[in-house]
Amino acid sequence: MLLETKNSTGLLGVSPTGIAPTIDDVALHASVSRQTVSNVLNAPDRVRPETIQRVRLSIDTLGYRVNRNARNLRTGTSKVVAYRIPPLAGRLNSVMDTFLHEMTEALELIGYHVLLFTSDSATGEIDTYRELAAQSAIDAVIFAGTERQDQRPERLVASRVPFVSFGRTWGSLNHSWVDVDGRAGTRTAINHLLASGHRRFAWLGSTTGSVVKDERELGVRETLQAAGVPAADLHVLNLVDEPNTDRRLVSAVLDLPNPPTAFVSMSDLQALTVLSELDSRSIVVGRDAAVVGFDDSPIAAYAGGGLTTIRQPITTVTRELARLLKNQLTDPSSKPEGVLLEPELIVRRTG
Amino acid sequence: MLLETKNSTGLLGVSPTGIAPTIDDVALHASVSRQTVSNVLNAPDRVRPETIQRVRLSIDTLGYRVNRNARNLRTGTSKVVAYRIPPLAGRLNSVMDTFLHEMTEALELIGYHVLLFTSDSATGEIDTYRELAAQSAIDAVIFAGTERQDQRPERLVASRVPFVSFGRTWGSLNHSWVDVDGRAGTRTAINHLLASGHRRFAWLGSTTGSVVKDERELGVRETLQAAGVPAADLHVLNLVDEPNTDRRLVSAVLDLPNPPTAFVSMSDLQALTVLSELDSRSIVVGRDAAVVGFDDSPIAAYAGGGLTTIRQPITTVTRELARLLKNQLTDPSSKPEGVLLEPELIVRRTG
DNA sequence: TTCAGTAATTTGAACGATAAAATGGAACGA
DNA sequence: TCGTTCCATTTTATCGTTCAAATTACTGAA
Repeated sequence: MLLETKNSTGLLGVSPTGIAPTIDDVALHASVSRQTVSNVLNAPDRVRPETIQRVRLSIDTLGYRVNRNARNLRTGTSKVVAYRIPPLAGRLNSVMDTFLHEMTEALELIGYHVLLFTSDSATGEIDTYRELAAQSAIDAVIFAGTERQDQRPERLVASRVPFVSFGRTWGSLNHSWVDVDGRAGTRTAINHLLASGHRRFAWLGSTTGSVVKDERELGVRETLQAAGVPAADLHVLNLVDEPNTDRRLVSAVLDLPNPPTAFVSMSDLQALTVLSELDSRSIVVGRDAAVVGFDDSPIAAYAGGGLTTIRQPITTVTRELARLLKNQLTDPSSKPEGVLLEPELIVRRTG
Repeated sequence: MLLETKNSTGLLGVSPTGIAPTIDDVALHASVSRQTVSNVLNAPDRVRPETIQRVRLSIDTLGYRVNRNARNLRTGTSKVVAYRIPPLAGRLNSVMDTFLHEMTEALELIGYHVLLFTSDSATGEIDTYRELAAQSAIDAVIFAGTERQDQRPERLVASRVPFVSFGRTWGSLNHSWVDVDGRAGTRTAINHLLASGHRRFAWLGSTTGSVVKDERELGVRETLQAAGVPAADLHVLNLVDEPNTDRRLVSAVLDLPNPPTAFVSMSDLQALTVLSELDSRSIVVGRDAAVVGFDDSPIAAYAGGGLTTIRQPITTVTRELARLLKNQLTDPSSKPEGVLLEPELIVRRTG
């Protein structure tokens, strides 16, 4: 029987000196070996029930908590996932904020934590992932906002850093991702507006040519085409995320001889600009015009008496991401998997 | 000279097997002892310049990165700070999102990372702090949204977990904090509105009786009183963060015989409700009425052609928090410090 | 040339945990 | 009775780093 210890204070109960008890202290207190204590925590099936109970009691009495650094060092794992908190850039990015919260929660359920970092450039981002992984500070990476020519999957695979992404990458590389089908989202919105009798449309995208935008725009175009709406009756506006400019762009479309009556936009914030312009022209939204936003951010419930919008199922997104990540980290033979989720049209006053 | 190593692959350059090089590999490669490599990284002044150069070269050649878990275990520190990501609760909480981003950045500058976690209850929050600290997964805690009877400072001190807070706690306990003087903020706003000729006011707070709200309301009251505005000309509205209810409350005030012309609110979102009500009554904001928000969230730039609002200096807040935290962690004799910062009135179209 | 004093480097131990192998007993069938 | 199997537990080795102490190398003065 092991009766020596490195740290023992010779005291029962929580040491008043503030020195944290170690596994050796627990072993001594419970009159078992260090390894048995470890087994109680990590493989209780190997230990006799009464021994477990005795060790548990000692753990509680001493207030023992496993030292993560020691465990991590030995096991070569950290149970931490890196996430790059996206630059503010003045934008209202409520989906990403919700995502971060839900992701943190979903990862906690599988025993992981989120470690944040910032970085401006894409190269800096990947370097940081590699750096943190090389330091074994993280086990994996989660990233969002994928682009068509996204370098990250390829380079992370090359660096052997496990990852999952919120967003497809449309690349040849096979990796695990979860995405929301924006195309299906706008398709649903357009169908809804068609059913409400609208025949002249406007699509408000952003100038940055992202895949996300392209997909959503595609949903608009294909649905209108299928419904026989002439191409001339779809006005495409590329907003620049600058209040005054955007307002002018919207204003210009409304000044046309036959202005659109139904507006579908990439974000709730853009929808807000439309609402405000319509208001100032005394066009009654919900009756004479319809506006549909995207994301169902908190402002959506307030704007214009309730903004109709396309909600992304973020809770499901994060739960799936956590599942895929766990698969990847625990089962090396697991295959990459892509999950495409349908967004939901939330109908309120404006459409 | 040390010529043995535990991990050496016997290869030059980055091992193709994916096994990360250790400090021993570097030592072997540079023909120095393990400790010298460590000194190059942690105390270069103890090493001869040419030795440094040789070791650095080996580090680069092998692609060595220090193993954080091993370092943390040995030094008893993790260079990680815990932050509880606040519950969503449907609210638009853009200040807290900005705060998190800036905090991450500010901490990176002093060599720390942010570890996220969630928790519903206040007790759960403190337990998690203690748990993470006991596991030596974190060195300290940062929290925000302090309340008058905040338990956290007291309990964290009792648990010997270092911390700083965004927000005063108004308790007797002396600890390090940074806060924004909301009272001064509304004071500035009211003075601005008085100068613009307004004489009848409305203050829009929230029902939750937070200290933050009380302070801001105090700024309104005291400034109006000092200016000789009769108490009857200040209407206090306690909004509930539910669009329809809030709209009705605002509407009721506007239906009064002598309705207020100047509105100051706790958040930009509340200001949005006012703007929308004023719009629907064809009251021209900026001419016949003034609306001032709080926080300068991204919507502020869009709403009503530009919402006048009170901006919190978040960048300074986080920089100061990082400074105070570093003091506390590096210099045990440092005294707690409170920093109170002035917010800034951003004048736009609505006021 | 020697020696003290300092600078540079190395050695040995420790941080706190888990993996893998070894040990001791009880249960069992031959 | 003996060997075998199985279970519970202990022993030994190791993860990769830094600390503290010991050793070696260098410098300059006597």
